[in-house]
Amino acid sequence: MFYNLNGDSIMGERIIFHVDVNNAFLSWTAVKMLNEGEKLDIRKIPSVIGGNEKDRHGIVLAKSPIAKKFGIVTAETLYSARKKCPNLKIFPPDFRWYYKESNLMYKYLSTFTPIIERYSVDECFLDLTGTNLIYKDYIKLAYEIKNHIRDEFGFTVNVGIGNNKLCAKMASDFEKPDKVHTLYNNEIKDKMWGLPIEDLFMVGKSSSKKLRELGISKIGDLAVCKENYLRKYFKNQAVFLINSANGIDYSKVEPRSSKSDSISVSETLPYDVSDKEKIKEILFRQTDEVSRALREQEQFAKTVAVTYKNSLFQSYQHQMKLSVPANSTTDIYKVVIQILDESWKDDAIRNIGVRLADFCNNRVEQVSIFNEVKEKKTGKIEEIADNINKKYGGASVMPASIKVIGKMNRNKKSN
DNA sequence: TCTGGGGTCCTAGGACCC
DNA sequence: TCTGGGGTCCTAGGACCC
Repeated sequence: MFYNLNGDSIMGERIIFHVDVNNAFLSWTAVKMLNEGEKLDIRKIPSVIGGNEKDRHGIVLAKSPIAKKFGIVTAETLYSARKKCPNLKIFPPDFRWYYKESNLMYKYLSTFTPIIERYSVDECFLDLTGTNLIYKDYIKLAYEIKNHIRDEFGFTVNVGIGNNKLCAKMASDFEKPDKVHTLYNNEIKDKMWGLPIEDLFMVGKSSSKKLRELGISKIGDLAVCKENYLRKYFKNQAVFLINSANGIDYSKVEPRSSKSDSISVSETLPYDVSDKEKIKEILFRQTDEVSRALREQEQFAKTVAVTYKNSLFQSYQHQMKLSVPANSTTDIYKVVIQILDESWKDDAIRNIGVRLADFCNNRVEQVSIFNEVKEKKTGKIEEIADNINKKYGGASVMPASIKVIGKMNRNKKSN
């Protein structure tokens, strides 16, 4: 594709599809249950996918259309959801299954264009610009895609068509489920300006509150807002907001590599923990998990961070830059413990996590011969463990200390 | 039986250097 | 003998997404 300096295609308007799975987690669980011989389709009853309340994971991850009618929203507590709808049925998530279904869809969508971006587990952008000789009628194509997914895979999607990613995404959000919508540049005023400001992509709770205080309640209000005026309240974000409201977006559909810019794990603990030794055990397990993922993408991290959320729901985090990029569990764990010592406020921890960032491919370093030899050895041991784990799945081999912790956790649970 | 988990991006402010 | 100013790097915190 050819673009001018503004990013516009010089071959005319771009054609972007956004494919969005309707109530993804719930639909996929429904498909799984039906496959297993279950007669009931949980999409047709008041139901949600939710975490385990005993482990303090009790929030709504996805909801059925009927549950939505009861006012249930994603991320609210199951406790509150049940109050809104007493005979609500709650089903546990199955993330492995979700990835399988997601891959199925991605593989199918990839047959239409190589310029495809997997935006999340249940959303893809397709750039079909310049394919008009092959596809001729894009609306017809969208229906074909939508119907194929429904009939062959058993779940429904919305397809949004626009001249850029923003409009395609806004379009797929219009009416659900199992629908095709367009939001071409010449339809922006009619189809988008009347919508509440909250519906605009990237306008969340905080921005919408500020905008409403300024008397901007519809997307159309924002679209005609003066940049200088809005800049006083939103700084550089002002231009972005006004552009979005006008359906202007130059970002490209970018096929993402399997490598991410950061890797993190965090977990809400079944009970608050203020015992430092216990915290260290958890951090060790988490460090091993993220560093293994980092080694899998054959990279090294320059930044290590520990994140906390205490019993009062206050979050904080502390990070450290490494002089030598690392990817071994042992090296990273040393830093994690240093961070813990410097940053933990001795408060009762509800949620804790480890994050790795600032990746590089090479380990440029100047170390003494002694250190180098030592580190190579650690690297070798971990490489062997990684290979075994890859072969036999899961964490067949891990440092003895982690196994002990795993055992302790199991004991705790059965108590 | 209150409030998950994995990401990306931006900004303010401090430290440090010239 | 009253405190410049620009650039860079780094961190904490926050907003937003699914």
